Amino acid sequence: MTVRTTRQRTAILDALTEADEFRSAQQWHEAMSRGGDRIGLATVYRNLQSMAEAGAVDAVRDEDGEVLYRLCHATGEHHHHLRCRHCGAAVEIEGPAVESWAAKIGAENGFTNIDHTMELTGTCSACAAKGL
Amino acid sequence: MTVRTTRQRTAILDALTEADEFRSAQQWHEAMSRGGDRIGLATVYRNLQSMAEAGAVDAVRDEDGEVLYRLCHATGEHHHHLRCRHCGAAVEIEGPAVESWAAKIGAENGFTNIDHTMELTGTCSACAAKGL
DNA sequence: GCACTTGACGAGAACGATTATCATTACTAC
DNA sequence: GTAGTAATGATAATCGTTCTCGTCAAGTGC
Ligand SMILES: [Mn+2]
Ligand SMILES: [Mn+2]
Ligand SMILES: [Zn+2]
Ligand SMILES: [Zn+2]
Repeated sequence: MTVRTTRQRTAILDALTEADEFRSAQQWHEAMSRGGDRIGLATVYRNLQSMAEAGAVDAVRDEDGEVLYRLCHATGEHHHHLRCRHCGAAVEIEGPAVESWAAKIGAENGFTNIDHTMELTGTCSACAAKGL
Repeated sequence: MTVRTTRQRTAILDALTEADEFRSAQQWHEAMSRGGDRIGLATVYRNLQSMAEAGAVDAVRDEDGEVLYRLCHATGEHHHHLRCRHCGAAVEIEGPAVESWAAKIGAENGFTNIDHTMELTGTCSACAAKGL
């Protein structure tokens, strides 16, 4: 009686599964609406956020500050992404070397409770082939 | 006669120099106004952005998506930051190991034109001493 | 110093992503 | 089936940031 399985939540998961790319909440909403799903924009925002908190969805910020969501494929907890700036395709990245480096840098400077964000952006081979 | 030295631009540089912390455009504007400077908010935004483009100022995004600015102290071009989440104090970081790691990861996955962002956040020793 | 050109300023409107409202709907447990 | 309540969605509101455009003043040439 806490998390209910609604038609909308299922539809969002379907959409995320079909298009395996990073997209904004508005883009997901638009794609779903175009695909015939009747769903409110606020519902898309709410579910993507709760899914992200639950770890089922990854959320990153693009250079314009907008939040992009994609179904998470990683097994472990903490990881990063290499994302195509053109199509949103992405690869899950683990960087143990970076993790330890960040911790060391923090300690060296007297900082505690170190946290970090890292995002790699590039042009995927498919988009490069299209001349993007 | 392209870049003019205005009273406002000078005041912003003074403010940035006095308070060596990452702050939002609105925070800088508020601090300056409180300090007696008469300056428009749009002017603060414009100058911080142009200074950031020129490399004199660093701009990062906090977890809420707001952009924070601080005078840049780095000598080289590309670098990162270790920032205190409480007071905005920050240290300029160089990470050659991370740079090459990012390039390698990109190549391994068939991505080209790799770019990356990385921000370290923590609690500085001063704020830790205050129990924050 | 003085007039001129035009970059820069700033008050306020506009923008746009995201969040809050709250009446209504529809899962779920029993 | 029904009650209880989580979830929805149309809409308004929020808020950081950007745009407008009339006014101002920094730089320039004399
Ligand atoms: Mn992931
Ligand atoms: Mn810097
Ligand atoms: Zn691509
Ligand atoms: Zn601090």
